[in-house]
Amino acid sequence: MPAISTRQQEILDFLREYHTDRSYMPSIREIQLACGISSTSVVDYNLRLLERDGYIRRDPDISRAIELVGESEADLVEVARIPVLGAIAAGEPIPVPEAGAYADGDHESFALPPELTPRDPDNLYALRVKGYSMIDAFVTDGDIVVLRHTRDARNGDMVAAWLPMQEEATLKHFYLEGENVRLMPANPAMEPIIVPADSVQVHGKVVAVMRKVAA
Amino acid sequence: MPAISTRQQEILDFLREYHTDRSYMPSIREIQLACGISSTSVVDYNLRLLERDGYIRRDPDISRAIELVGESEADLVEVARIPVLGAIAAGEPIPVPEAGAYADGDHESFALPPELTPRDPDNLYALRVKGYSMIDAFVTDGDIVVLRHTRDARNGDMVAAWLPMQEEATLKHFYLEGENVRLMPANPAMEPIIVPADSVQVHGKVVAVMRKVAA
DNA sequence: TCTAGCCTAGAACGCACGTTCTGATTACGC
DNA sequence: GCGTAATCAGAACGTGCGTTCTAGGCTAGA
Repeated sequence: MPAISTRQQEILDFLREYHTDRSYMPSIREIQLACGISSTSVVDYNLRLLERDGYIRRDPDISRAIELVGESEADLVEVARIPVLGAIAAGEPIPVPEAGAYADGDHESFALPPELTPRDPDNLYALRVKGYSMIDAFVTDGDIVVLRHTRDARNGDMVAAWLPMQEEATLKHFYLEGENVRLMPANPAMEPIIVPADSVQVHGKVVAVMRKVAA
Repeated sequence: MPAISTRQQEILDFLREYHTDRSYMPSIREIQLACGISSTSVVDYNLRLLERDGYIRRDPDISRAIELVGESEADLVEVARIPVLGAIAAGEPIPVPEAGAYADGDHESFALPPELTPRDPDNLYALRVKGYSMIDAFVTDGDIVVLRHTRDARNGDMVAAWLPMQEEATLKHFYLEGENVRLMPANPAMEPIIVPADSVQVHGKVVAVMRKVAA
């Protein structure tokens, strides 16, 4: 970006300041007044240069249609807020989302970036992984797993399941085979678990996994 | 908040839609046209009600001075935009960020949620993982690894390293021990690699890992 | 049926505001 | 010096745009 004159810098600063106060942009005459410029044509001239150099964008003939390009405005992203309902660990039952738990502020929440958000962002919740029992799903201690609450999984889905007989929580690929359910580790080197279908509680489908690596 | 009529809902939706496209608000006549309303006074009337009920704020006599209060504005979160520079695979050299690659729009970018963002969000970039060679770091094919570009790692850091002799890229914990570097898999069951310090190129520290699980 | 309240029409008013035209002033290279 | 380009002044023009006034269709309750 080319360098800009002090007057252009002054205008740019005023645009930012004005926009943070109100949520719209000043008119040409307001810029003129604030920056002590004698003529609207001078404002227009300098805005024209700022647009040419890529600092702002303007729509002709439209009031207050100035847009600051780049800047922090572009880094605002709409994200889905997901409640962290608790922890998932090998030997502990999986926390179950009560009705209305998705939107309330009772739980710590987590912002899921749009790239990881499914098309339908409803019924999502997150669990913090405790322990190292799910490394066969490439998931380790401290990870956040994002789940969609559903009881009917389709074959191939990665699900969070609770096995009441074994008293074990696990993350596995789900395959219904007649009377039985085959739970396949994501890591093909590990052995599958095959249990009767009525002794598996599917708590949700895994949608995403996130990990913050300790610095 | 009181309930609103379908016409008011329509206007509200249009305001949101218009504002995401451009960064300013529509004029009364644009609302009139878009919502198929026959008179500007009807638009004004409904805007007046919307303001009374707290859905919007308006500044009198000022063009396009409509402000959406609360609402989706609230789940706009400031996130760090991170460029995805390429892929990291076992047998391929690791893409290196050129100067100025962080802010430009040349690459696909990724929004890192604030919970995963380090205190200092500079010099971050992301790589898409290809293949299954890094499962010992709990990272699998398709994952996104977020890296901080740095050449000096501290002991214990998880780093992305390129071993020119072996022609291998890997994610390991870094330990400098005299002349040698010990690269420890995150999975303690795996064996460490010990190589001379001058035959390791550290490309960056791993900051976060994200995975979208196939539906 | 009458009336009151809510919503919708259509048109006109008048200032706000982007644009443009003509000159003046300054800055800079030769 | 002189000439060209960049910047600034002032004023006028045309329209964008919020506002307002009057009035006509609804629905519901007396």
